[in-house]
Amino acid sequence: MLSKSCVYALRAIVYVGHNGSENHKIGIKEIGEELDLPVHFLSKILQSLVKHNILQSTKGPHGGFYINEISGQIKLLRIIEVVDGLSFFHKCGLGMHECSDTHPCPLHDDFIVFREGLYKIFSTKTINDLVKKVEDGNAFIQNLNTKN
Amino acid sequence: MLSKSCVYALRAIVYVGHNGSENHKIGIKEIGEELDLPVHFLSKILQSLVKHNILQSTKGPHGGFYINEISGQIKLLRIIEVVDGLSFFHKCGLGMHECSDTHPCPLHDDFIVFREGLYKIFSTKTINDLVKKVEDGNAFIQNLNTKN
DNA sequence: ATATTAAAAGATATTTAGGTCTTTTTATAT
DNA sequence: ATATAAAAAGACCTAAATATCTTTTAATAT
Repeated sequence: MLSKSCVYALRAIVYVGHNGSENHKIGIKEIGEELDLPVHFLSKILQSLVKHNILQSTKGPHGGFYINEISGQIKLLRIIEVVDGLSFFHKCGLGMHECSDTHPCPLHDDFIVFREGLYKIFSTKTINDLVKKVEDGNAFIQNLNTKN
Repeated sequence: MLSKSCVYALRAIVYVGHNGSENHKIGIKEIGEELDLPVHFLSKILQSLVKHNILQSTKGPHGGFYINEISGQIKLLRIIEVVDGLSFFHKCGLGMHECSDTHPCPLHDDFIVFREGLYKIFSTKTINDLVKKVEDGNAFIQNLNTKN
């Protein structure tokens, strides 16, 4: 559904939101280690988020990633848009060029219910919503059996 | 979500169910042309379905693909299983190794609604259900603007 | 039996996603 | 000013999905 790049982005940004702040920035190495993600690959993804102003970073000593007020309120859908594009939310479940109420594929009616359900979730929830869940102990972004 | 191989498989099998029968078999070329699918690639996919007894075929003159009584009643999920595997229906939406009610990712509750909703559809509907929709003119499997 | 037709099988090519490694840039503390 | 630390950028590499082309096998009609 979402590409690896995209879920890496989401987890990383939530990690940064949870563990960092403007005066305690988080290094890419820490993120990669804590979330079991390939550091350099993740680095590319976060670079792109920074360019799109979804995430903030500074270089040099005590540099790293953080999110400001505004970024925390960004909707998940925006991140998906930047990383994967939004085609999933428009595409036919059976890959037909046109699939609509007037020319539906045999799964159209069933499929759009779920596709639009997801759309709703992603276009409603913000980074901060996820961070809060993690802070309240109601959700996790780190793997359980990270065997060290 | 579903791979191209998988949606090609579904559409092709519905096409065969709709247009063919044991004494009017459908050639791979016709399927590829009518559904705008790459013939040789599709051929591989259908070969695999034949091996798994989801589709029938015979070689030689007047040979081609068809589906028998039993195949028509096969659930869509079975085709997905054979082509893509079922991992999608068990996997975390954020790609975490373990994601369950006791160790949920921040999207867990929302995501399983979607994932299990789809599971229900795919594990309930049969090939024949889709064929019927097409036969009744309530759904289509061919592209609209197939520019010829 | 033979020719023909169509799927099966095999080999190879292309594209995209995912991942690694190295060098460059820039912010900061000294 | 300089050293240092960390992200940014660039160049590759690998694996998987998708696609094409060629050869082989097997049904059928003649």
